[in-house]
Amino acid sequence: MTEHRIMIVDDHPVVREGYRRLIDLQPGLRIVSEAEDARSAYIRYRETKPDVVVMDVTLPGASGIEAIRHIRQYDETARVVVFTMHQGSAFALKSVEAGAAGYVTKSSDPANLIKAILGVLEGRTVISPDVIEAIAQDRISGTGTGLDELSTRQTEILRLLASGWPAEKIAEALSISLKTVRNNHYQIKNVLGLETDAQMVWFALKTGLVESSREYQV
Amino acid sequence: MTEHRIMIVDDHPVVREGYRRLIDLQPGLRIVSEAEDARSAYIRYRETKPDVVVMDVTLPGASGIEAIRHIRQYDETARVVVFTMHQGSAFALKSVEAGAAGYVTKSSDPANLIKAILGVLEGRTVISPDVIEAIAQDRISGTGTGLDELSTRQTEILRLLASGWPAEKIAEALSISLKTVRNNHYQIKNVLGLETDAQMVWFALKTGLVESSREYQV
DNA sequence: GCGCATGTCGGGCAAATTGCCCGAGACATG
DNA sequence: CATGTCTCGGGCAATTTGCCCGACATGCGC
Repeated sequence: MTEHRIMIVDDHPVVREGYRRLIDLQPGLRIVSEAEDARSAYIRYRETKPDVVVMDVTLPGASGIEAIRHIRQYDETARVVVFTMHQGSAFALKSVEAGAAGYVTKSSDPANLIKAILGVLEGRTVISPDVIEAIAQDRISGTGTGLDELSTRQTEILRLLASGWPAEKIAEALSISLKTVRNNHYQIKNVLGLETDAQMVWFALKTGLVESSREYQV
Repeated sequence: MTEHRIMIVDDHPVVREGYRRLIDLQPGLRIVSEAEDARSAYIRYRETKPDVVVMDVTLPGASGIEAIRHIRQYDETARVVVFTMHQGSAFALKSVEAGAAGYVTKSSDPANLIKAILGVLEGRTVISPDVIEAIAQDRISGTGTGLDELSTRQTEILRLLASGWPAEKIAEALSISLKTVRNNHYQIKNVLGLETDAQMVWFALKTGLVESSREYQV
């Protein structure tokens, strides 16, 4: 029986331990590498070439979505399962758009993560039931949150801005010019019809882009 | 050798698995019960009377702090270690105030959790280094939450700013000049040591000046 | 009653940022 | 390959910020 090689990406060590317990004990699956942020995820992917990457989207600095895009750019065939606590549809859609093959929430049964991993290994795209429900919910209530008015890049920048990051840090983290960050900042407010930065934070909270429990700053 | 009985409270199953890997493998420590929200934490505490409770503060419904208070009310001698992703000092101080005997962040080395559990078993109060640093940071840059650094008027203006009101509307509402609102806006950020407006919103949320459930308005 | 601290309100002005427009390169799609 | 969209950033006037200042009102100790 072939053993499938898994890589895990999460910024909390204790959560990584949790993955170990779930995945390593599963016959046929083995964790071969870990990463705690988007940048090292990319580096370790290239080093270890895992069969499946299990990734949290909420990472310090660049988001998991950014990481997915980066990895898929390097390896078209990379299989990524997003495993996060965000139950809203916004992240799920962005993730799949970025090339994720699976999306499972941390609050669902852990067995779902294993199922998702096995599923994507078979070439399927797996979305956990509660997220599908959230997506369906959006569908019936029309245009969704308004988040779909934004491009992926803008969503990413919005997340950082709303988290309290100064424009300079964002430019640095995303390797783009300060001016571009500012232009996006303006465009985001413009597109969403927001007047102040504070309203932007509320918008991000409402859509689940950022969480009220999450700490701001680096 | 006595075996110490541990209870864990966290809303994410995978994180609970992580605790198992850390705690169960530790000689002398054994997990005897689990809970996934504040209410069941209280019930299970009464059922199993663990020696130490390891608890996340961010739970669905009532917060972990609420749960600590509830448990300590029932059992004065209960020992609770808070284990969370919040690195800021606000939650830590509130937790200790509510009766927590330990406070460790999820982003710190998992070994710190074990150390904290063993520490509180010996009757000590254990706060992880990064949180102590955050508290010290607060200490040098002002007292308590920081809200007491602001005058009544500034607090009022902060609340409106953080709620998303444009400066013009605030000036109108308070019958002061636009310039004064702007001066205060600047002073508030200055006094609190904040860089961006988004951070200001987070500050207002953290101190309870505005509520995350409340809708912003004009 | 007087001095002094503190809070409130706003003017002034250089430096920085916003608001808005535009163009170029990259990609996907019809 | 023409077209649309996304990304990235330059340019520049208009506005805002950052920081300083002075004028009042209020409260408090002496």
